[in-house]
Amino acid sequence: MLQIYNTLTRQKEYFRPLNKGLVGMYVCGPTVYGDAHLGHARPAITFDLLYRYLQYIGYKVRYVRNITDVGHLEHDADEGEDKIAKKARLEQLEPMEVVQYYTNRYHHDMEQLGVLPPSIEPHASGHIIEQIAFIQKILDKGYAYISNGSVYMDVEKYAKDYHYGKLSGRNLQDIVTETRELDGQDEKKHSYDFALWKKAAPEHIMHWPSPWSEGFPGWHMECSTMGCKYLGEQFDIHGGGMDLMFPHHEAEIAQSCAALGHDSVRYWMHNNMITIAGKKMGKSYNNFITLEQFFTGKHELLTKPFSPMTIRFFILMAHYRSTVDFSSEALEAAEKGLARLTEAYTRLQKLQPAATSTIDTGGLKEKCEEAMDDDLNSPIVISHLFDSARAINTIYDGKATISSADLEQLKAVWKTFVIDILGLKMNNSAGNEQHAEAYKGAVDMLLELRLKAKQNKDWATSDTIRDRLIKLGFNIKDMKDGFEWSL
RNA sequence: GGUACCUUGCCCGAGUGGUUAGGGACCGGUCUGCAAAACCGGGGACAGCGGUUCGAAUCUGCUAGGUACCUCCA
Repeated sequence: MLQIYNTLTRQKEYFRPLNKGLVGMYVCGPTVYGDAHLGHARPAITFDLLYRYLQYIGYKVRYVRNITDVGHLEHDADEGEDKIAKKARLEQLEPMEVVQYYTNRYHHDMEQLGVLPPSIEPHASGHIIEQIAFIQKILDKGYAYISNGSVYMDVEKYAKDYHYGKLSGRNLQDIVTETRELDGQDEKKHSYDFALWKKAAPEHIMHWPSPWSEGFPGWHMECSTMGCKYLGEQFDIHGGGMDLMFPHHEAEIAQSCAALGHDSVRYWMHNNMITIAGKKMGKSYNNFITLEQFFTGKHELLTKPFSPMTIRFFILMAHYRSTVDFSSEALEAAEKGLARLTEAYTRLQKLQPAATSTIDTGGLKEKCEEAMDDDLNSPIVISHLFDSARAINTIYDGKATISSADLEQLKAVWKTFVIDILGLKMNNSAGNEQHAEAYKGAVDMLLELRLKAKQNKDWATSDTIRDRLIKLGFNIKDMKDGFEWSL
């Protein structure tokens, strides 16, 4: 039975959905004002893994992942200005044009990484009306106040009736003494009050009418609102990066409790950060490498391009709650490991069944399920697959045999865990099938010619064929009585 | 300063109080006209110092080092 680590209780808990057979899951998506970097791949892949596994164990899942395209304030020279508006002015584009541009690029990157699209991908900008209604609810309950056209959460009042800080483990008094001076501080009763609605400055491009002012929603509002709209007042799982725990998710909890009178989320899940030289990879440190840079290899820290599947495998090789340190060396190791797995998968398809099995290939499914049930322990799943790969190779080498029943079972388990759950694509020969067949036949023919040359001890011809193919990027393997090749 | 977390072999990276994680690199072997690749096998570890325990990498205390959040962040 699936156990997941709930940040709220700081321990692993058995997962029991609110509604039998159904799971509602919300994950914080990207803010679309720049290209996605490696850090963005982590939650996408982590919760993609969860999404896939939940479906595997029989749940119907509604997976909501938002697009943030309004509201985030910047805290530099242009205080109070919407990030997207700022970028838009810089590039002389419509704000929605920027949003569309980066959303498209995000989608493309995610598809490359084998991340399945969520069931619903709502935009914050498309839910202004709902957000206004949600704010009004909080006002009606008395947990918010209006100040100079903006609406703020009355955290002190809220904290009297509810537990503010239960997710991040903070208490109000700590927050009082530590919160820095921010824009609009004078409008707020307390420094720790956060904006639910912000009045737009005159030069602000993205703004909407509301009962309080022409402005935009506070940056925690969209998740409370859209989660509630699409998953209900209460739902099962809310995920996101650890860096969102405070204040973002804490504020979300407060907003939802204030408006609804009860918690919305039952299991909070947080993936850890990707680090680079031990430091978090993030926008603010300006130490990030975009996914496109990985795919093309165009970055000074990269020794070569890395395929999307290598990136995915690299992330899955570590547990989602651990930090994972990026380096070109670690990525190369992941690449080779993935190649080994891919090779074993290909060989598995070619194995010939025998009358009996002389090697134990059973139990793989149970072991992999056990690892996944233990808070999505993908590294353990992978280690089991490597063990299985060794058995496959032994059979392939003719040093063991496998029965037809065992073989069918092994094939099924590999397909399920490698392709369906880990989401690794094993065939790198994309494109139309006819094309691939013809191409494959041509290379086979060349290597058959080489084999003949070898048999005639015509080394010059055989080496010429091999060397030229290698130069074109092929790997040629001489086998006992034949050959294998890959690109 | 407050809060939380981390420290595993050459590198990456799992881990339940007692039994092999796994991958990469390296070394040895198989194969081979040569080569490459592939495959098989192998060694090595738990930051330091105490404590609990029959037994601790795993629990506990201290020390050292590091990270994250407290401000936009995946």
